[in-house]
Amino acid sequence: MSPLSSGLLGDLDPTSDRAVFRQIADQLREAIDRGRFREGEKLPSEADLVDHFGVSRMTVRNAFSILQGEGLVHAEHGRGVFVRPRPPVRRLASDRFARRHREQGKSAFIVEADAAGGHPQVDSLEVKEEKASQDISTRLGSVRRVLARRRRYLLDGRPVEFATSYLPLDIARGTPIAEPNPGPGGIYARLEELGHRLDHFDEEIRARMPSPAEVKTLRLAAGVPVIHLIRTAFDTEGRAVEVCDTVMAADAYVLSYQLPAT
Amino acid sequence: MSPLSSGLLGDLDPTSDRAVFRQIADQLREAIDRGRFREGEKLPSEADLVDHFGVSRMTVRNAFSILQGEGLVHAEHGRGVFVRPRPPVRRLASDRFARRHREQGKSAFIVEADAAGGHPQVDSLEVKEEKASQDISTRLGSVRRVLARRRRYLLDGRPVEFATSYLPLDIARGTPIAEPNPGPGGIYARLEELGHRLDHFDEEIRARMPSPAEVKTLRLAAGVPVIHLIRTAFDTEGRAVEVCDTVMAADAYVLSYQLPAT
DNA sequence: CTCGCTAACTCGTCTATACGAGTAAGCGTG
DNA sequence: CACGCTTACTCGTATAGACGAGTTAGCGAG
Repeated sequence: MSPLSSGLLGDLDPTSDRAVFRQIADQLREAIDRGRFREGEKLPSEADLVDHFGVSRMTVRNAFSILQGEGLVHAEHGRGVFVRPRPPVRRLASDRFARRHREQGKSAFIVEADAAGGHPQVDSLEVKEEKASQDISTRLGSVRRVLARRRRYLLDGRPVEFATSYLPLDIARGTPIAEPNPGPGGIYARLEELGHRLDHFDEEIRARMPSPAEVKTLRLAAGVPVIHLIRTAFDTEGRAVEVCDTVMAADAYVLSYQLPAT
Repeated sequence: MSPLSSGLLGDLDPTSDRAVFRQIADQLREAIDRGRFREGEKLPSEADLVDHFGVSRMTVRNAFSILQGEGLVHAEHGRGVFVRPRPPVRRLASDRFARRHREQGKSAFIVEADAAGGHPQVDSLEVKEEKASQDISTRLGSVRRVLARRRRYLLDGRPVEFATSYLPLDIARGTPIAEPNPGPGGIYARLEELGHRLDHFDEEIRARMPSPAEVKTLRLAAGVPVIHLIRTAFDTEGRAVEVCDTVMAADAYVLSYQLPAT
């Protein structure tokens, strides 16, 4: 169809050491960065680029695959290759677990979603007792079995986060925490009602590429990393009362913390 | 050479809908996960896999490229494809800017490196005055020009982090902060000496795939995301006195924070 | 023994071709 | 007009071959 309107892309440099497919990727990247192609806009088709640069299709595909790995573009079978739109991000503020939110009967996710003006949703709920992994056991202080609460969070229909909470059985068994819906304020509110007044949380943050399973549950596009957050909740007696393991789509989040300078 | 000792990898399922190169990637991934190939170990060569599975080379390369995108393996020209070793991580504790560290004359990076038992190094130092970007200007409270301090941090010879600090000129100009080496305790110690007693820091954390420039300066392997951290330092008068923009190799870091439950 | 070259093996780049499958627009039939 | 089919265009998968370039081990000359 469109013979690739001239001017958008330049020529190759045959004298360059740089591989042809990298040169093509460079040109496309620069064009995107300069706004010549806007978010969501369709890039020239493989066939267009084959004609324009006079290279084989595999070379063009290699170029696209670089940009895909960088998270800049995504291909849609039968439609074309598009500049990946940057989805609105959810900001996780450091006061998201403040007691005042729990006392208003809101869970942390709902608090955040409301603030962002989005439509929150929770699915894939699973609550069951299971054997603690080595890591979880260590974090909770040598417990063998735990109550695991798994759930997936969606914002405006898009899965953005998958989380599992682990609690020692002696705390959680037979309480509302072991119910699919623990009630207003979430499990932290229940923990406090059970006498475990919360003192502080430790959070560990990593970033990495997702496993295939994570790509599936979070419907991640190519070139989107995940943020892996492990939070441990401590009560005022210094006991670890919960560990929450969360995997978030990195393109959907900005985490925000406040540190004292003392 | 090695005809791929039988048993390590299975056969393809011709009846499966799953693409052949994905099946091969699945098998290799599973073998790695199960420890059949250990960290740093060489995987079967492309030629081995071509023979073993009876497919073309491009199909095998496609499989490898998936695993590379997942950060599981890395290829070395002329040597082979290897299971990517997980480098030791630097843990950034939430007390890393505590005044007691500054008072001991140590900068945050050195404090951390010492704790990890590694050999810290700083290079690519650049200190100059420049025009503030829109974002930096906003964060610093509408300043036009800033002092920018750029530096790269290495641990045991490996670049792990690239950081730029921006300070308002009225604070930094003509002080030790504008020198390449600001002296013991780093610029935060100098800021306090200049009467800007630090109150708290705001940190914003994102994760994404690196730009080509970032791949180069951090010598990143394929499939390694970066953690992008933007820290704003506030003095006791509520003024933003510094913004530090940091890009970290995600496979080299675990960030750690402590949140109050109140 | 040491040094340098060679040969074999490795991944990197590129071409050419083929067929499959998802999408979308247009045309023709009812 | 409404529906369904055809068709053209898109990316996905796969084959076969070629040459280049980095690495390594071993062989042979000195």
